[in-house]
Amino acid sequence: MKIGGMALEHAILVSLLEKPGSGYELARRFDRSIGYFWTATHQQIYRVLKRMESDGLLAVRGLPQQSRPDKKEYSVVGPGRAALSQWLHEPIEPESIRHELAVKIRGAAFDDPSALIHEVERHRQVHSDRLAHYLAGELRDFTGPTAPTPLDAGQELQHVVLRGGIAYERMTIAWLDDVLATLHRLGTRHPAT
Amino acid sequence: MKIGGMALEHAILVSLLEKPGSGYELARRFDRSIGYFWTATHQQIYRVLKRMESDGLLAVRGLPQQSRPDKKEYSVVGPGRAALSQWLHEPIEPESIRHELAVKIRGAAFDDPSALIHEVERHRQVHSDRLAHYLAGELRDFTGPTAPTPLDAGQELQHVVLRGGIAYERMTIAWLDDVLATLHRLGTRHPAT
DNA sequence: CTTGGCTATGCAACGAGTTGCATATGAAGA
DNA sequence: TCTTCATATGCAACTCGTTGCATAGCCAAG
Repeated sequence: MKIGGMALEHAILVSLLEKPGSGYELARRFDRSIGYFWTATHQQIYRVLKRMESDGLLAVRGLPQQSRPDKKEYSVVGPGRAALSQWLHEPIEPESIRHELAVKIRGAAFDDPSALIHEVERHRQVHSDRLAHYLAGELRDFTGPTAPTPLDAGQELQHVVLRGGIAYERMTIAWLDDVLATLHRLGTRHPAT
Repeated sequence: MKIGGMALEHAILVSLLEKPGSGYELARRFDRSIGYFWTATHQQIYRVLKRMESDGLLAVRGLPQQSRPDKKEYSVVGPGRAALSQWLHEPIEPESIRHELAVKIRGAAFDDPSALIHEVERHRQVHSDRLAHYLAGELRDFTGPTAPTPLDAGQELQHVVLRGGIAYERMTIAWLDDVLATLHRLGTRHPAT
């Protein structure tokens, strides 16, 4: 029994408690919603689901479907809920950042900095799209006229996490603008060694 | 030859181009400076350094020391510089976030949300300390009276990366305050189901 | 009618990253 | 004197995560 790591297990427990589903459905949730803060491929998810089921954290229900392969619907059972509860009471390490683009920017000093401009603009576009997507989701689920009022505890917590995503994207876009301005400034000076 | 991944190799190339050094020294740099945006343990670094040397990207120089184990000073040679240059011209995937605390916050809906308050406060403290550390570094190296003027291209790029770290920490602290306010609000309502 | 996309699950191989342990020496402090 | 800290490198075992591939049927577009 490891105590560190295993974060995917916990993300799956949370997602299945919010709503039971199959591996395939989980993989799609990890492309939206909870996937904004934790990513996983379907292979990883299937592998972990199998392990969690054999560890007694999850129950499976085979759903035969017409004209489709069978679906295996997973749901959290007692020990799974207990495992989540225990994890919630353990401290976790504050995130260590892994920012590949930042490494590239520092590396640009040993090449042509202005060659990075297109790459940075592309990243800016991706983050701008993500922000628009988050804001649309916020309006739909939490702040718009179709949102439930009042929000229950689960919805309040989902909303504050989404606000974190929104703040992250806004901050990133502003920083990438700063990076672009810096790269342009360097481009108008003497070229790199 | 893989094209994706291998990000640690590139971080090492950048760091060794900024200044040659041993595995041990690199490990310390990955606890400061470049490590703010890419982390690695000493085992990982030693392993990758050995591979990069046998791939001809790095050169080693054995430095016998008195009263200490020998130091192996690595430096980037031609093919290493070329590999970095090639990587700089390839597109990379925009970062996918891995925010364990966000998963915990959503999970708190299935437990007692107010039990998370101490954990969130602890994280806030860590980010607050990091911010202070970054600001001190900025003053020392870039904006204070002891900083070189004008900055060269490499220093400008290091500075803009550091500004990214500062913006990230400020954003995170503000968000954690939002999380704390939300948890307190939920605590004063009816307890969780 | 063929190509591609969507649902649905899975294996195999590899690379990335972590944890525990081991070794060796000198210097500083309890 | 004994312990701990800092320098300096490394092996072994493990888990985590990615990539490529395979299967299988249905549906829609060209």
